[in-house]
Amino acid sequence: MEKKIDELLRKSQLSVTGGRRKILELFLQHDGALSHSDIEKKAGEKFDRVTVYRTLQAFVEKGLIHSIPTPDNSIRYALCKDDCYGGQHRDDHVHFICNNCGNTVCLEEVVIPAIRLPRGYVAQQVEMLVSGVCKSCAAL
Amino acid sequence: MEKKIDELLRKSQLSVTGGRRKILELFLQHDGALSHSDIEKKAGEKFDRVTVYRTLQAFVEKGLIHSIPTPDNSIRYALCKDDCYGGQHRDDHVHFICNNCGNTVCLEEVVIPAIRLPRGYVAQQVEMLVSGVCKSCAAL
DNA sequence: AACCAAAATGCAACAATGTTGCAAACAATT
DNA sequence: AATTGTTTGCAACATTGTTGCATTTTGGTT
Repeated sequence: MEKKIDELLRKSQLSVTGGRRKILELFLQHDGALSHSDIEKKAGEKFDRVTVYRTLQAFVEKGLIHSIPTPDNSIRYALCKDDCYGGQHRDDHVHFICNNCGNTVCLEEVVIPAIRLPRGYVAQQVEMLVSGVCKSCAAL
Repeated sequence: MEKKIDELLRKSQLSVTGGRRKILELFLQHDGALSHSDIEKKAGEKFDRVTVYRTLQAFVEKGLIHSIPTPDNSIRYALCKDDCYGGQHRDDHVHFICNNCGNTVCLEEVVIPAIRLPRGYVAQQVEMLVSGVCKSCAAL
Protein backbone atom coordinates (compact mmCIF):
# COMPACT_ATOMS: atom_id res chain seq x y z
CA MET A 1 0.00 0.00 0.00
CA GLU A 2 2.67 2.43 1.11
CA LYS A 3 4.60 1.70 -2.02
CA LYS A 4 1.61 2.00 -4.29
CA ILE A 5 0.77 5.41 -2.88
CA ASP A 6 4.24 6.84 -3.32
CA GLU A 7 4.40 5.38 -6.78
CA LEU A 8 1.10 6.94 -7.77
CA LEU A 9 2.18 10.32 -6.49
CA ARG A 10 5.50 10.21 -8.33
CA LYS A 11 3.84 9.01 -11.50
CA SER A 12 1.68 12.11 -11.26
CA GLN A 13 4.70 14.36 -10.82
CA LEU A 14 3.77 15.27 -7.29
CA SER A 15 6.33 15.35 -4.54
CA VAL A 16 5.58 12.89 -1.79
CA THR A 17 4.44 14.49 1.45
CA GLY A 18 2.59 13.33 4.51
CA GLY A 19 -0.59 15.12 3.61
CA ARG A 20 -0.74 13.85 0.09
CA ARG A 21 0.01 10.32 1.21
CA LYS A 22 -2.76 10.41 3.76
CA ILE A 23 -5.37 11.87 1.43
CA LEU A 24 -4.53 9.53 -1.41
CA GLU A 25 -4.72 6.66 1.06
CA LEU A 26 -8.23 7.71 2.01
CA PHE A 27 -9.29 7.56 -1.62
CA LEU A 28 -7.74 4.14 -2.08
CA GLN A 29 -9.36 2.78 1.05
CA HIS A 30 -12.74 4.26 0.44
CA ASP A 31 -14.70 2.85 -2.45
CA GLY A 32 -16.66 5.88 -3.57
CA ALA A 33 -16.37 9.60 -3.85
CA LEU A 34 -15.29 11.88 -1.03
CA SER A 35 -16.17 15.48 -0.39
CA HIS A 36 -13.82 18.02 1.02
CA SER A 37 -15.44 17.77 4.42
CA ASP A 38 -15.35 13.97 4.35
CA ILE A 39 -11.64 14.20 3.96
CA GLU A 40 -11.17 16.75 6.68
CA LYS A 41 -13.06 14.52 9.06
CA LYS A 42 -11.41 11.28 8.08
CA ALA A 43 -7.93 12.72 8.08
CA GLY A 44 -8.30 13.69 11.72
CA GLU A 45 -7.08 16.99 13.00
CA LYS A 46 -3.76 16.53 11.34
CA PHE A 47 -4.00 18.78 8.34
CA ASP A 48 -4.93 22.34 7.77
CA ARG A 49 -8.06 22.99 5.80
CA VAL A 50 -6.07 24.95 3.30
CA THR A 51 -3.75 22.02 2.71
CA VAL A 52 -6.69 19.80 1.92
CA TYR A 53 -8.01 22.32 -0.59
CA ARG A 54 -4.65 22.64 -2.27
CA THR A 55 -4.04 18.91 -2.27
CA LEU A 56 -7.37 18.17 -3.90
CA GLN A 57 -6.70 20.88 -6.44
CA ALA A 58 -3.31 19.39 -7.24
CA PHE A 59 -4.75 15.90 -7.52
CA VAL A 60 -7.38 17.10 -9.96
CA GLU A 61 -4.83 18.96 -12.05
CA LYS A 62 -2.58 15.95 -12.27
CA GLY A 63 -5.44 13.64 -13.11
CA LEU A 64 -5.35 11.51 -9.99
CA ILE A 65 -8.93 12.33 -9.12
CA HIS A 66 -11.89 13.93 -10.85
CA SER A 67 -14.63 16.04 -9.41
CA ILE A 68 -18.32 15.21 -9.43
CA PRO A 69 -20.92 17.95 -9.13
CA THR A 70 -23.85 16.97 -6.95
CA PRO A 71 -27.37 18.33 -6.64
CA ASP A 72 -26.77 19.36 -3.06
CA ASN A 73 -23.98 21.62 -4.12
CA SER A 74 -21.11 19.74 -2.59
CA ILE A 75 -18.35 18.77 -4.95
CA ARG A 76 -17.14 15.24 -4.50
CA TYR A 77 -13.96 13.69 -5.75
CA ALA A 78 -13.23 10.20 -6.93
CA LEU A 79 -10.12 8.38 -8.04
CA CYS A 80 -9.50 8.27 -11.74
CA LYS A 81 -8.81 5.01 -13.44
CA ASP A 82 -5.34 4.30 -14.72
CA ASP A 83 -6.07 5.31 -18.27
CA CYS A 84 -6.74 8.82 -17.09
CA TYR A 85 -3.63 10.87 -16.47
CA GLY A 86 -1.86 14.09 -17.27
CA GLY A 87 -5.01 16.14 -16.97
CA GLN A 88 -6.55 14.18 -19.82
CA HIS A 89 -9.56 12.82 -18.04
CA ARG A 90 -11.73 10.19 -19.57
CA ASP A 91 -14.78 10.75 -17.45
CA ASP A 92 -17.13 9.04 -19.79
CA HIS A 93 -18.89 7.11 -17.08
CA VAL A 94 -22.07 7.73 -15.13
CA HIS A 95 -22.03 8.86 -11.51
CA PHE A 96 -24.53 7.50 -9.07
CA ILE A 97 -25.66 9.16 -5.86
CA CYS A 98 -27.66 7.19 -3.35
CA ASN A 99 -30.52 9.11 -1.82
CA ASN A 100 -30.52 6.72 1.09
CA CYS A 101 -26.92 6.39 2.27
CA GLY A 102 -25.57 9.44 0.50
CA ASN A 103 -22.73 7.55 -1.10
CA THR A 104 -21.52 8.60 -4.50
CA VAL A 105 -19.90 6.09 -6.78
CA CYS A 106 -18.51 5.91 -10.28
CA LEU A 107 -20.32 3.40 -12.46
CA GLU A 108 -17.31 2.75 -14.64
CA GLU A 109 -19.16 0.15 -16.63
CA VAL A 110 -21.96 2.51 -17.63
CA VAL A 111 -20.84 4.72 -20.48
CA ILE A 112 -22.59 8.01 -21.07
CA PRO A 113 -24.58 7.73 -24.29
CA ALA A 114 -23.94 10.21 -27.08
CA ILE A 115 -26.50 12.92 -27.65
CA ARG A 116 -27.40 15.23 -30.48
CA LEU A 117 -27.20 18.88 -29.56
CA PRO A 118 -29.13 21.58 -31.38
CA ARG A 119 -27.40 23.27 -34.30
CA GLY A 120 -24.62 25.59 -33.18
CA TYR A 121 -23.80 24.01 -29.86
CA VAL A 122 -20.42 22.37 -29.36
CA ALA A 123 -20.03 19.84 -26.57
CA GLN A 124 -16.72 19.60 -24.78
CA GLN A 125 -17.63 17.61 -21.74
CA VAL A 126 -20.62 15.62 -20.64
CA GLU A 127 -21.58 14.71 -17.12
CA MET A 128 -24.34 12.31 -16.23
CA LEU A 129 -25.62 12.10 -12.72
CA VAL A 130 -28.09 9.50 -11.60
CA SER A 131 -29.64 9.57 -8.16
CA GLY A 132 -31.69 6.84 -6.61
CA VAL A 133 -31.09 3.81 -4.45
CA CYS A 134 -27.76 2.03 -4.63
CA LYS A 135 -27.12 -1.68 -4.67
CA SER A 136 -26.35 -1.96 -0.98
CA CYS A 137 -29.36 0.05 0.12
CA ALA A 138 -31.77 -1.65 -2.25
CA ALA A 139 -30.77 -5.02 -0.84
CA LEU A 140 -31.95 -4.14 2.66
CA MET B 1 -46.48 40.62 -17.61
CA GLU B 2 -47.62 41.84 -14.21
CA LYS B 3 -50.70 39.73 -14.53
CA LYS B 4 -48.85 36.67 -15.69
CA ILE B 5 -46.51 36.86 -12.72
CA ASP B 6 -49.26 37.13 -10.14
CA GLU B 7 -51.13 34.37 -11.85
CA LEU B 8 -48.13 32.07 -11.82
CA LEU B 9 -47.54 32.71 -8.13
CA ARG B 10 -51.13 32.04 -7.23
CA LYS B 11 -51.23 28.94 -9.35
CA SER B 12 -48.29 27.71 -7.32
CA GLN B 13 -50.07 28.45 -4.06
CA LEU B 14 -47.69 31.19 -3.12
CA SER B 15 -48.90 34.48 -1.70
CA VAL B 16 -47.99 37.40 -3.89
CA THR B 17 -45.30 39.63 -2.43
CA GLY B 18 -42.90 42.19 -3.81
CA GLY B 19 -39.88 39.96 -3.52
CA ARG B 20 -41.45 36.98 -5.19
CA ARG B 21 -42.80 39.13 -8.00
CA LYS B 22 -39.39 40.63 -8.63
CA ILE B 23 -37.51 37.34 -8.60
CA LEU B 24 -40.03 35.59 -10.78
CA GLU B 25 -39.86 38.52 -13.15
CA LEU B 26 -36.10 38.09 -13.42
CA PHE B 27 -36.56 34.48 -14.43
CA LEU B 28 -39.14 35.39 -17.03
CA GLN B 29 -37.01 38.14 -18.48
CA HIS B 30 -33.79 36.21 -18.52
CA ASP B 31 -33.58 33.32 -20.92
CA GLY B 32 -31.33 30.96 -19.05
CA ALA B 33 -30.51 29.81 -15.56
CA LEU B 34 -29.73 32.14 -12.69
CA SER B 35 -27.61 31.53 -9.65
CA HIS B 36 -28.35 32.88 -6.23
CA SER B 37 -25.76 35.60 -6.62
CA ASP B 38 -27.04 36.51 -10.09
CA ILE B 39 -30.37 37.20 -8.52
CA GLU B 40 -28.96 39.20 -5.66
CA LYS B 41 -27.13 41.40 -8.12
CA LYS B 42 -29.94 41.81 -10.60
CA ALA B 43 -32.53 42.51 -7.94
CA GLY B 44 -30.54 45.47 -6.73
CA GLU B 45 -30.08 46.18 -3.06
CA LYS B 46 -33.75 45.76 -2.46
CA PHE B 47 -33.96 42.35 -0.89
CA ASP B 48 -32.25 40.66 1.95
CA ARG B 49 -30.05 37.72 1.11
CA VAL B 50 -32.13 35.54 3.34
CA THR B 51 -35.29 36.44 1.47
CA VAL B 52 -33.69 35.37 -1.78
CA TYR B 53 -32.70 32.03 -0.30
CA ARG B 54 -36.16 31.43 1.05
CA THR B 55 -37.86 32.56 -2.14
CA LEU B 56 -35.78 30.24 -4.29
CA GLN B 57 -36.46 27.42 -1.89
CA ALA B 58 -40.19 28.09 -2.05
CA PHE B 59 -40.12 28.27 -5.84
CA VAL B 60 -38.34 24.93 -6.06
CA GLU B 61 -40.76 23.31 -3.65
CA LYS B 62 -43.74 24.56 -5.59
CA GLY B 63 -42.28 23.51 -8.89
CA LEU B 64 -41.86 26.95 -10.40
CA ILE B 65 -38.15 26.47 -10.92
CA HIS B 66 -35.70 23.60 -10.82
CA SER B 67 -32.11 23.56 -9.73
CA ILE B 68 -29.16 22.66 -11.91
CA PRO B 69 -25.92 21.46 -10.35
CA THR B 70 -22.84 22.84 -12.06
CA PRO B 71 -19.22 21.72 -12.11
CA ASP B 72 -18.09 24.91 -10.42
CA ASN B 73 -20.27 24.16 -7.47
CA SER B 74 -22.78 26.93 -7.91
CA ILE B 75 -26.36 25.84 -8.07
CA ARG B 76 -28.36 27.53 -10.76
CA TYR B 77 -32.08 27.74 -11.14
CA ALA B 78 -34.24 27.76 -14.22
CA LEU B 79 -37.94 28.12 -14.85
CA CYS B 80 -39.89 24.95 -15.20
CA LYS B 81 -42.14 24.43 -18.13
CA ASP B 82 -45.86 24.45 -17.64
CA ASP B 83 -46.22 20.71 -17.43
CA CYS B 84 -44.10 20.71 -14.33
CA TYR B 85 -45.93 21.65 -11.18
CA GLY B 86 -46.78 20.61 -7.68
CA GLY B 87 -43.26 19.42 -6.97
CA GLN B 88 -43.57 16.84 -9.75
CA HIS B 89 -40.71 17.96 -11.92
CA ARG B 90 -40.21 16.57 -15.36
CA ASP B 91 -36.57 17.49 -15.76
CA ASP B 92 -35.92 15.11 -18.56
CA HIS B 93 -33.96 17.60 -20.61
CA VAL B 94 -30.25 18.28 -20.97
CA HIS B 95 -28.61 21.33 -19.42
CA PHE B 96 -25.91 23.18 -21.26
CA ILE B 97 -23.23 25.36 -19.71
CA CYS B 98 -21.14 27.58 -21.94
CA ASN B 99 -17.48 27.64 -21.03
CA ASN B 100 -17.14 30.94 -22.82
CA CYS B 101 -19.95 33.16 -21.62
CA GLY B 102 -20.87 31.13 -18.55
CA ASN B 103 -24.54 31.01 -19.45
CA THR B 104 -26.53 27.97 -18.49
CA VAL B 105 -29.57 27.02 -20.50
CA CYS B 106 -32.14 24.26 -20.63
CA LEU B 107 -32.11 22.40 -23.91
CA GLU B 108 -35.75 21.46 -23.69
CA GLU B 109 -35.66 19.77 -27.05
CA VAL B 110 -32.85 17.40 -26.08
CA VAL B 111 -34.21 14.54 -24.02
CA ILE B 112 -31.90 12.62 -21.75
CA PRO B 113 -31.45 9.13 -23.20
CA ALA B 114 -32.31 6.13 -21.06
CA ILE B 115 -29.46 4.14 -19.60
CA ARG B 116 -29.05 0.67 -18.20
CA LEU B 117 -27.79 0.62 -14.66
CA PRO B 118 -25.97 -2.34 -13.15
CA ARG B 119 -28.09 -4.93 -11.33
CA GLY B 120 -29.40 -3.66 -8.00
CA TYR B 121 -29.36 0.05 -8.71
CA VAL B 122 -32.63 1.95 -8.90
CA ALA B 123 -32.69 5.29 -10.69
CA GLN B 124 -35.01 7.98 -9.43
CA GLN B 125 -33.65 11.01 -11.18
CA VAL B 126 -31.20 11.62 -13.97
CA GLU B 127 -29.32 14.81 -14.67
CA MET B 128 -27.28 15.43 -17.78
CA LEU B 129 -24.92 18.30 -17.97
CA VAL B 130 -23.11 19.28 -21.12
CA SER B 131 -20.46 21.95 -21.15
CA GLY B 132 -18.91 23.48 -24.22
CA VAL B 133 -19.56 26.44 -26.46
CA CYS B 134 -23.09 27.72 -26.86
CA LYS B 135 -24.79 28.83 -30.03
CA SER B 136 -24.18 32.53 -29.49
CA CYS B 137 -20.52 32.14 -28.62
CA ALA B 138 -19.80 29.69 -31.43
CA ALA B 139 -21.19 32.16 -33.94
CA LEU B 140 -18.58 34.77 -33.08
C1' DA C 1 25.94 13.90 4.80
C1' DA C 2 25.25 18.56 4.22
C1' DC C 3 23.43 22.07 1.20
C1' DC C 4 20.25 24.48 -1.70
C1' DA C 5 16.38 25.85 -4.50
C1' DA C 6 11.79 24.92 -5.25
C1' DA C 7 7.64 23.31 -3.46
C1' DA C 8 4.39 22.40 0.26
C1' DT C 9 2.53 23.57 4.67
C1' DG C 10 0.38 26.13 8.48
C1' DC C 11 -1.28 30.26 10.07
C1' DA C 12 -3.93 34.37 9.97
C1' DA C 13 -6.99 37.05 7.94
C1' DC C 14 -10.49 37.52 4.94
C1' DA C 15 -14.52 36.81 1.55
C1' DA C 16 -18.39 34.38 0.19
C1' DT C 17 -22.13 31.41 1.03
C1' DG C 18 -25.68 29.37 3.65
C1' DT C 19 -28.64 28.82 8.15
C1' DT C 20 -31.53 30.00 12.26
C1' DG C 21 -34.50 32.59 15.63
C1' DC C 22 -37.17 36.31 16.36
C1' DA C 23 -39.70 40.64 16.08
C1' DA C 24 -41.93 43.63 12.77
C1' DA C 25 -44.43 44.05 8.44
C1' DC C 26 -47.46 42.31 5.24
C1' DA C 27 -51.06 39.45 2.52
C1' DA C 28 -55.26 36.99 2.26
C1' DT C 29 -59.52 36.17 4.28
C1' DT C 30 -63.49 36.99 7.14
C1' DA D 1 -61.51 47.05 9.20
C1' DA D 2 -59.83 43.34 12.06
C1' DT D 3 -57.65 38.90 12.45
C1' DT D 4 -54.61 35.25 11.40
C1' DG D 5 -51.02 33.14 9.34
C1' DT D 6 -47.22 34.05 6.29
C1' DT D 7 -43.30 36.61 4.79
C1' DT D 8 -39.65 39.68 5.56
C1' DG D 9 -35.47 41.91 7.48
C1' DC D 10 -32.17 41.87 10.89
C1' DA D 11 -28.65 39.97 13.69
C1' DA D 12 -25.93 36.48 14.75
C1' DC D 13 -23.80 32.52 13.53
C1' DA D 14 -21.82 28.33 10.89
C1' DT D 15 -19.65 26.61 6.94
C1' DT D 16 -16.98 26.86 2.92
C1' DG D 17 -13.50 28.67 0.06
C1' DT D 18 -9.42 32.06 -0.96
C1' DT D 19 -5.00 34.65 -0.43
C1' DG D 20 -0.38 36.24 1.29
C1' DC D 21 3.41 35.22 3.81
C1' DA D 22 6.76 33.09 6.92
C1' DT D 23 8.35 28.47 8.02
C1' DT D 24 9.18 23.77 7.02
C1' DT D 25 9.93 20.01 4.04
C1' DT D 26 11.14 17.66 -0.29
C1' DG D 27 14.10 16.21 -4.00
C1' DG D 28 18.16 16.82 -6.11
C1' DT D 29 23.16 18.25 -5.96
C1' DT D 30 27.48 18.71 -4.31
